[in-house]
Amino acid sequence: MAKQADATAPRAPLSRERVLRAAITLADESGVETLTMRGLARTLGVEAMSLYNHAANKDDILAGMVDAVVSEINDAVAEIDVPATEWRTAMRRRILAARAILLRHPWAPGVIESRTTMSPTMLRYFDSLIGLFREAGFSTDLTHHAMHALGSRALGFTQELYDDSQELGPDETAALLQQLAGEYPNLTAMVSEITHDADTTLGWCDDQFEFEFALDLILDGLERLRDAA
Amino acid sequence: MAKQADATAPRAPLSRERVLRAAITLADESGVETLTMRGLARTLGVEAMSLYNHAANKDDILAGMVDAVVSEINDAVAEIDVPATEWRTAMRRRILAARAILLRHPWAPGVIESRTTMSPTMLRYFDSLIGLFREAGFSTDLTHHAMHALGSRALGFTQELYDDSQELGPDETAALLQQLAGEYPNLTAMVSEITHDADTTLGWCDDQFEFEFALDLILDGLERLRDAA
DNA sequence: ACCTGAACACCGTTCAAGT
DNA sequence: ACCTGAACACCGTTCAAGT
Repeated sequence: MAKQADATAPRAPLSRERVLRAAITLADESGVETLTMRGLARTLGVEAMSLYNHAANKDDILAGMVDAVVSEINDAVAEIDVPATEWRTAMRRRILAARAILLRHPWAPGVIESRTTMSPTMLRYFDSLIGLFREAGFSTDLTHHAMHALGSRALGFTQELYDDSQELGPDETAALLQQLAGEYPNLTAMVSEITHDADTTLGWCDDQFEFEFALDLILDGLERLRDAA
Repeated sequence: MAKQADATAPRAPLSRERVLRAAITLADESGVETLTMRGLARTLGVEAMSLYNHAANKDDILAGMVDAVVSEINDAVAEIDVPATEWRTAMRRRILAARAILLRHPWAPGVIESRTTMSPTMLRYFDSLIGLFREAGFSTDLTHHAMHALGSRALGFTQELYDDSQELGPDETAALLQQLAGEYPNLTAMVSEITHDADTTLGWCDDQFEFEFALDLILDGLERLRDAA
């Protein structure tokens, strides 16, 4: 039935590029857990087994997807020009640029963490950060520790431990807090005090602010250690 | 064939407790990716479907496993007695105790991160950390930011981005570094300098040291912010 | 109340067959 | 060289049947 344009307009031939692009779009829109070989093939108008002509297996596809996203990051970082003297702002800009891109690919953090080997593009990104530290006068050792301390934050993400996406209304929030006050007194006190000052729902964490807060905390500490040496 | 003790010694009856314990042992030993309902049932000498009498589904089992591990952490933390005045050492001891337990359950970090809702035991643990901050004179706001800045580190883990478990010999290391020096000059320079000073393999990162380094960096920063207020 | 066997609706992947 | 259909070896889970 979907065979209008067949011989005359041969549907763009499959390629690794096209497979990966489709996989990323699909994961962006409906989550990586719904990314199946059969489903991916369907969006490409092809049978599942055809994918194996352009990727070794599903793992290879996931690797390619990560690689594409990190390439995006490398491209964005390449366009940032901050005088080499201002390492702090240069570092900040790069990491926040990475974060901005990862926010558009919510599946990426999980997939990145689940992979054991680092892709060449990832190595390239980290190499650039290391270069920035070294130029800024950080010792080799301190640079090494700095990279570990940043961890996944260097790539612009931290896996949150809880999900505050299920926003509760102010009434529900108040009721829930009251109910939990006995068991978790400190937590409920903190939440109610903060939500009282800000808006009145439970969706009370500004992820961007918290990310930058922790990032600055770490960069401050590293700078201090560098200057103390 | 494995039916020696049947009627007289009725194999301890199944229970949620027993299912979870078996699941944890199995995941500890062979990884969570090999934890299947059928496999878990086999180790319990039962059919897969019997498990559904004691757990709603596999997700419920994973939730129970996390809960058991965090309970272990809560128990360990409860035994730490540090004078309330020394918040730094108290915080450090708790978090490192959590880490020690998670090291025995390598699957736990991944499962914890993949869950969206926080279990009561987890809330209890975080409640205690929040209490520690508050008693130490941290404002509500700063305490909130502190918990975010610690993130999963509060529970004793950070998901590493690469796997240095595949240790290379010194010759292989040297060869690999030489080969990669062109593409990743800063990275290879750092690695070769550090491995030269320490042992000569590529398994060159002391995870415990790096964990404590980053933890202290964050705690230092937080203390400074508290005192600046 | 608890356990079981067969079955269902999915996976990723192999293989021989098509063009 | 690329695509396909049928099949295989797995999943988690449902359901009717056993005791």
